[in-house]
Amino acid sequence: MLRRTHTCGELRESHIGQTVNLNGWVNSYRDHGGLVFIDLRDRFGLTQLVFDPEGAANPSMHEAARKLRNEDVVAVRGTIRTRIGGENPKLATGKVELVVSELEVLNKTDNPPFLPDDFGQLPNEEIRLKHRYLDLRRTTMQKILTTRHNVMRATRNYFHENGFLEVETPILYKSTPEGAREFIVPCRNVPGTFYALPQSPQLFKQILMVSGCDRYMQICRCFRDEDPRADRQPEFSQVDLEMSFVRREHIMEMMEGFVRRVFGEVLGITVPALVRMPYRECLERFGIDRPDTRYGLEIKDISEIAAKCDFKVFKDALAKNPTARQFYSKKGVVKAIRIPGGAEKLTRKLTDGYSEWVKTFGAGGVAVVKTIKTPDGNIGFETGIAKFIDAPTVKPELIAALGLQVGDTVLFVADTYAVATKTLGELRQKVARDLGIVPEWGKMWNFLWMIDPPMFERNKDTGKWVALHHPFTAPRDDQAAAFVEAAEDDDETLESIVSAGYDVVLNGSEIGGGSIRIHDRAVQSKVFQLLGLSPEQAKEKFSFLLEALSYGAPPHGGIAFGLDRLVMHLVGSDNIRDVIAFPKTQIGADLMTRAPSSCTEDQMKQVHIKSTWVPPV
RNA sequence: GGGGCGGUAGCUCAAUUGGUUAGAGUACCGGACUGUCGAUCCGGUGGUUGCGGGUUCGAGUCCCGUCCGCCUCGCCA
Repeated sequence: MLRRTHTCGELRESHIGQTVNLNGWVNSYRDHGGLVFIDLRDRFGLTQLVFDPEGAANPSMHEAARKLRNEDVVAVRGTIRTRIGGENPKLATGKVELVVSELEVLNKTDNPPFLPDDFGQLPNEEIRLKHRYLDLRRTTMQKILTTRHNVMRATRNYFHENGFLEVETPILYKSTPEGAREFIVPCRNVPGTFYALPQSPQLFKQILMVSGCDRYMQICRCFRDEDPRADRQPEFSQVDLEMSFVRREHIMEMMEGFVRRVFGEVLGITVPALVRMPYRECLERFGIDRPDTRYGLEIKDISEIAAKCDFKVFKDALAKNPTARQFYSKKGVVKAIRIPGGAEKLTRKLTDGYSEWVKTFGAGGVAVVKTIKTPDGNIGFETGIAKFIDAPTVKPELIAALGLQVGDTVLFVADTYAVATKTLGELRQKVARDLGIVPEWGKMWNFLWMIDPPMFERNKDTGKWVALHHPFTAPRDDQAAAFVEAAEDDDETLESIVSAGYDVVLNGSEIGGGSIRIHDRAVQSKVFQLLGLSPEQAKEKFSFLLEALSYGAPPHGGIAFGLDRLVMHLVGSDNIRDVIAFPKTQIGADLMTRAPSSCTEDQMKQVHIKSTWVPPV
């Protein structure tokens, strides 16, 4: 084989006159009958090859050249010269061409289902995933793979330089049925038992701290058997880490350095110090625990003003748990968003659509009003609920509270604190997209820390307390005492206890989250008690961790970053499958390998399982 | 588990709101062409309209079921 001396991306004018070899794929061919041009491609670029019948050593080579088709794999030998037909400014190698003297066709291709080029329209994703090797040949995909590699490289370098050890943890792991549904693996040696694939290496990394590892990191695979979304896959990667002898500030400082390193190295961006925003403020202003601060449209609580309106929807909502404290999730509230200039931009069709759309979040609808200029030059209301809020006791206060100007639209949601907050949080983002005020990719990078999240919330359906993060998350230092003393049925107090947790949020997307872990036994038993775990049950599930923690555990805490989402941000993709070489579909299928697939009766027998699946008739 | 969108030539799409033999671009095959660069020009092959039922004189089009893909709610400690 004519092994390459150069890649297809590196030949320049300085190489003119040299004899070189290239290997690659035929990216395109232009057969002029006499002259034949081939653009040869590898991961590094394109180089134009010329086959000239005059002076060709043998005519059969020229015949072979004329038969070359897209995606054939070839090796060539020839000399570099200036392009006779003029430069091609689109190519890095566009000033030169290779005059071929020897051609070796390494592999003819069957007619491929699609060509891996980036102009024109892509085939649908089903086809791309089925022939992923063709899709990955596209320059765009090669760039994404490269970016992902660079992120991993920068990550390992950064943490290595800061004293972290990369330690691998088991993939065949113990089932701990809280949290996400697990993938399970039947065990051959112990009939009737199963491994689970880890949702994350959480418990192992804490044990590594007890092990004296001091600083651990791992780029690891995690598995969650839940339905995917545009930014979720059943198996995904985390930059996982844990540190000993630290408080929250130390971890946050180290992580800001990490974010700065990755974004600096990969995109050349300077990341400023991260703003810190308490969970409660995130919810109050943005209606979500991962606020997108790239645009305004902040949410305002106007319950007190709304109480003065003679509007049944508001009154009914406010009648829910009226005496509860302000942020108690079941308290009735009225909240609103001012859309500057919305009177013109938000059509009736759009706002009607919002009223329907918010029902998916449990809200009854959206109340709408527009502001106009009255004949006397003041601000007036029209359409929607105008007549209910026009009273002289209400109108001026509302204008002041929301900072209204002529030409605005106001969207109201009246419901429980939890529903109204979530609904407006989602609506705010939808309106921003509809108005086209979300900055396009690369224009703005708004990082922030979400801190002080609650320890627990009650599950909507079962009414049971569940940990917002996980059961080893410590309360914030100043909250521990109140937490231990709180009665189990004191919902308002328990809901207000905040943890030493923290999330990194970028442009409205959570890219990392973690916490300081509990090292106080009284706190830990209180957590288990609230979660409904008896000491015996806790021991049964987590004995290895509890035991480890009892033998001299250093104060510790950590965080995990979603590698896939990080790469999505860095390459400007809104599809997680684009940043994973071999992703799965919504039912967890790999369209290329056709996994999952059935196994034989014998295989099942060996691991002591039997399928109950009966194919439909 | 629920809601929405989609599936027509290898690929990307069209097909007059149910009406003749389902078209175009591209890829592929054949031919022409010595400076192209997403080459150009001429000709050609290529279809179980995802699958299964139904309505109808007649279905790519309407109805029911089903499979697959995407988005989304629930879910994701």
